[in-house]
Amino acid sequence: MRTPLRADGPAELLRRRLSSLASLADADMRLLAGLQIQRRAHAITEELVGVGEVGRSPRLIVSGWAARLRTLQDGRRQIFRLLLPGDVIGVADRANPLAWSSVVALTRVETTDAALLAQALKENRPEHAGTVGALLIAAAIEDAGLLDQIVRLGRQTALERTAHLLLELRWRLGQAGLVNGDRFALPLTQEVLADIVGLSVVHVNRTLQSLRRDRLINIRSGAVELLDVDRLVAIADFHPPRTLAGSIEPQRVLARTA
Amino acid sequence: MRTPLRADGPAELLRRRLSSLASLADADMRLLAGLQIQRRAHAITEELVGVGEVGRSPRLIVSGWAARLRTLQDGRRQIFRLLLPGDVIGVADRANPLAWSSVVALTRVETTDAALLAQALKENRPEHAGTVGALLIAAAIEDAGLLDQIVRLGRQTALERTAHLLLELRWRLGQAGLVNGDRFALPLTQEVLADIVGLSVVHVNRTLQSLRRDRLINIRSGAVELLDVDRLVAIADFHPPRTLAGSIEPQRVLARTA
DNA sequence: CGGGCTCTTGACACCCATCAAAGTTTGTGG
DNA sequence: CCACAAACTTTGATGGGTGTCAAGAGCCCG
Repeated sequence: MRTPLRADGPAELLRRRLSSLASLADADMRLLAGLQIQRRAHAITEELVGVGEVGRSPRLIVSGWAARLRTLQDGRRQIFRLLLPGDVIGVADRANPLAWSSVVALTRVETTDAALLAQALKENRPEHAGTVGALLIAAAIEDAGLLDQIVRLGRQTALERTAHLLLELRWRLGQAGLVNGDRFALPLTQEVLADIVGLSVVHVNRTLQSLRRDRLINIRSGAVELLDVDRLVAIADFHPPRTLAGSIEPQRVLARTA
Repeated sequence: MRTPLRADGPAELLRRRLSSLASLADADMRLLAGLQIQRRAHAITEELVGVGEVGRSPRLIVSGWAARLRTLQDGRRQIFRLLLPGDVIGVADRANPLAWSSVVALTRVETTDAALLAQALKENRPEHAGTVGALLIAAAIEDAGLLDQIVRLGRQTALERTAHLLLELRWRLGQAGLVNGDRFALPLTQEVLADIVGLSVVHVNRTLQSLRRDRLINIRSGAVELLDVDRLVAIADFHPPRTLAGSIEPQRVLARTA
């Protein structure tokens, strides 16, 4: 229980995630196996990417959680997106030194160098078609997540936002093989949750208790269980990214890359 | 005063916008001149892109305003981003049929075929380096705008959100040459404004009046004037995309494209 | 064992939503 | 060009959802 979030290894983790997005060939596997090197540990609250920073080497999160966020002058904080094991930083980005955001470790985080992935994307070799396709889909899902976040913050109540966030996490962690039944680790303080869903800490607390009272979730020290996914989905108007391997033909994805 | 938003022409409009993002060569100009064709008019409320739709041909907005938005089951609406003259639809998108959003005309809108731009981006010829670079920067700015929107909705008050939106519009319209001093057209109902800033119509109305009372803005039937930009910036914590032609070396942008 | 986070709870205030209705502007057809 | 309808804006009254402040309880870690 020392490092509850540790996954088996970078290659395994990424293999699980990417193969849920596109089918991977042997060459893809060999590519992913090359990701063992250059591992690095980051302490909690460490800044993985500073505001306005460019050109730091791309990295893959092996274990731990981080967040892409912005802080206002007066200290108010808004988290744009959580970064989970299997997520990648700076791989499929556009040239966007413009997006004033930073990446901060929310727990202890272990990353590994992901230059190989960025390179694969750039070279776009046919034998790595699976990897490239999957990375592009992952990027598209990331974009969709930002839109979800906008809807949550703009038009949903505290209860809806919270339910929606939990469902999103269940889905994303599920892709990385980090969900057991409907239980998963949630190594976030309520203050962090508040900075995601745009509420105060106190109200996050009350919202979680309301969900607990209604037997929708079970939450305790670093882990959650979703007790009634259907009702949560109804509450949150949740739609998972429609991407379950094959719903998009790899050809189309590649065509757009060329 | 029949069509207050009409700009001089697609080529002129784009030239102004793109040349504020990167320097354009003669070949770029010739490319942009080819955009006259295939013009089309869209009635107000017409859906330019349906939810989940893919592969419609890319278009450039020549005149009028549109919005990328999502509607919840129960009718609540959230606008992700306004699309203004000089904005482009479906040009620099990733493969993202995943982002469940649609594009709707908020006024009468005139578009023109932008396949040439998408093609230039794909081919990435050296002689069109300016166009390609500018389109990429525009896409990055678009991304940054989504992050701004998240901060607005998650962590800012009604007053701050509204001020921020007006400043964003001033900046974006300025790029397209559609701002006079600090006056610009704002052909939106308060209901639409509400769907952008995540408030009720009534409260948008009160917020605008508060801004007017404080002599920060002057707003009347389809147009606004920002009376005190500095104070508005202070209220909204507004930071324009740091992209004023040259702040980013074209080389870097291109390097990332290759 | 103590000190600091984090979580929890209560009281209270305020921002914003909702409901309702009156003005005002816009658009349209006669 | 007028008249009317529809859409939009404005205003008031009221209520509810969240924020803020404060204090206590639980927990983790040194």
